[in-house]
Amino acid sequence: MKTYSISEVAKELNLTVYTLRYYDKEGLMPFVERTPNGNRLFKESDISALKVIECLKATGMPIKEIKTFIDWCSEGDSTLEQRYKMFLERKANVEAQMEELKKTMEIIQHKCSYYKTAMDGGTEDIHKKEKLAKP
Amino acid sequence: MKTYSISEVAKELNLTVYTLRYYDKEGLMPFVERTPNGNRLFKESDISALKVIECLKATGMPIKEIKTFIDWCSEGDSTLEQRYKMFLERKANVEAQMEELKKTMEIIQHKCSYYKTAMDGGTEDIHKKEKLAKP
DNA sequence: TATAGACTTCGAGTTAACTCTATGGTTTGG
DNA sequence: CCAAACCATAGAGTTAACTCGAAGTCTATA
Repeated sequence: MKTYSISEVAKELNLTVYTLRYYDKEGLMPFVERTPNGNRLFKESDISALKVIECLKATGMPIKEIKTFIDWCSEGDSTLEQRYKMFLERKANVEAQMEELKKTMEIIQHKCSYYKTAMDGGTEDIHKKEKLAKP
Repeated sequence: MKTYSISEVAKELNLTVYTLRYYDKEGLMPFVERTPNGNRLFKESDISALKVIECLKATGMPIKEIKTFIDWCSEGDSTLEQRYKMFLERKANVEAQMEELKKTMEIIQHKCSYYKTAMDGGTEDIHKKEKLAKP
């Protein structure tokens, strides 16, 4: 079975070796084995697990909470419900983030056209004047 | 014209007074006036500007870059193009974030059903066994 | 008039998530 | 056989974005 060194994994996941070692220090990678002289030896499944960790990070989950999840994984089937609930919560969280981003996007688009008009008119005053109908 | 104290603005924008003062310290609020004895006096337009700042923050823009934008605003019409470009970049950035979130969501949903099945089956092994057809 | 409850500044402290430095152990090619 | 290029650890340093404490000012009310 193919294995990988820390720098290979770092390259594959677009992380630095520092970051990977930091994750390990924080307890996110208890599954990674070592060579006799202590080097980390990553299996394909370890890379998959790291991708899940990256996914959880992308949802905004702090590393301490990700560790809790990893601990649950190590504990086995007795924690299946907790893990399921956690993912449901993450899902709700991501949905909320999407909503938030949508609102943000609307404002940004509004600003884009605001500045387009202002630029074309040569001045921002164009927006102030439009609102006051000439008497 | 109605004005607001720092704590009123904090409440309205769901920020703390500490955060508002921090923003001011960082130069994000050069427009906010003061009472004769030094208290900040927020106008409606200041609150609008703060909402734009919050929007930029929501796009993931760091405070130093937001300050650059605020400085451009203070400089007037000569910076209209820069500001327009900045919003276009922000828009692209938010679009990228949305894409990223979508991918994240797919993995999360996948995990939700993975754990649902595992929970119902009482063990995670259900997923490993499915892949190896019985010989 | 004094106490409470706003507000102010300055600067220190906190937290998360890296990021790096120092030091040292293997392995490998010229 | 030794220098380069990996790997390791421990622990210090960095950065962003707050967050707070101390000390002081102002204003309104009992």
